[in-house]
Amino acid sequence: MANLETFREAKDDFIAQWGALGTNWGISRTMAQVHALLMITPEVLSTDQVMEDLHISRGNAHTNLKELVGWGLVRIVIKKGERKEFFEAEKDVWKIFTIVLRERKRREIDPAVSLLGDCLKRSADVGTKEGEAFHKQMKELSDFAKFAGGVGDKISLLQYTPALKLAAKFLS
Amino acid sequence: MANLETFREAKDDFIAQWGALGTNWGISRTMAQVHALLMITPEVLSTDQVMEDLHISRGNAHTNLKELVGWGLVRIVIKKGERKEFFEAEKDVWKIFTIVLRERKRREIDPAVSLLGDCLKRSADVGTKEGEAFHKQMKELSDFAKFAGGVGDKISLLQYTPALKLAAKFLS
DNA sequence: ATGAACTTTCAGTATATTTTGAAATATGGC
DNA sequence: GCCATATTTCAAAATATACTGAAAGTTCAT
Repeated sequence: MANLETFREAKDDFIAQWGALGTNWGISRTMAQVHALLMITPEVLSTDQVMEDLHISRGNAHTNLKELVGWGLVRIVIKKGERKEFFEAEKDVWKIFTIVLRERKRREIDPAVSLLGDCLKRSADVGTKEGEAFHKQMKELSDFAKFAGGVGDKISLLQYTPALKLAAKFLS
Repeated sequence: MANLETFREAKDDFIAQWGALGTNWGISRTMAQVHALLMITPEVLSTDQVMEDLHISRGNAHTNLKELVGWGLVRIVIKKGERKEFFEAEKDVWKIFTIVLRERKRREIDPAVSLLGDCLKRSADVGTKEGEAFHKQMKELSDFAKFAGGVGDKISLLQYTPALKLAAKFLS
């Protein structure tokens, strides 16, 4: 039975540690913290509120909020009669997941596919032992990278249907 | 029809650019380059050969080779009558993939599961609007993270069978 | 057109990560 | 035990990344 105090602590811990995790995920600590804060806040927040809550500068808050908007993880909300922009996070975990998946594919898989395809072409018919080995490895890496990219694309198009929820039950 | 010159260039490009990609993958440029070099070299290499090929210091070569050994992506080979250690990379792409998948799950998913489970417990029965929202979000993120971890575990146990190769055909 | 409210940019600073190079430690043959 | 060879460690330097704060730019009501 948790009380208000432990809840507040849990909230702060979540933001702090989600930020630390962000590092492992290839995004900056602050971006992950801003995302964490917005995810657990039912109301929309202004840049100033984010600055104050996380103790970060205006420039930093601004840059990261806009980057999150660029990813599609955060939306801009305009309140009637107010000039300020407010921000709200996408809270549906499956949507968050597909957005992150798409971005990671774009940054991690696509450039690899392109590099490998290029090296594959340039190493055709070299006719030495080293050349053969290189070409073979490029072929296998290339095929696999395309496969992985294809899987990513297929997954990110899936809806989070009851069937998927059932699958989740068996796997978690 | 590629000649020896374009092959050599392709090899160098592969190492250089695979290193740059490593950055996006959360490993250091040098580690990715050492891995690239070993992946495309049929023979085993000594620390000195790696140093020379990549123009890096002994300490750097040593640290990264041992880290790759730690991951299981590189094996130590002892030649008869030689005191030096030699190194060879795992070249099977599916094995490489499952090793990387396991490591990423350990670094990216497991800590998140632990954090989320913790926050979930600590936010039970808070009884405010904010508390409710937080608890609900923790529950959904937690369930999803466990699901993702489970999928990762299942995949890393799969063999790269003909059936999987067929699936790859359709998806690539 | 003015000015207040708000957003954006960016040079400089701070922080974090990676690399070097040399010293310390270990190993094996004699 | 001694020497040569090889491995490991780590403090200092180099590099890469992130953050600040203030100035510049934009928007909108009057």
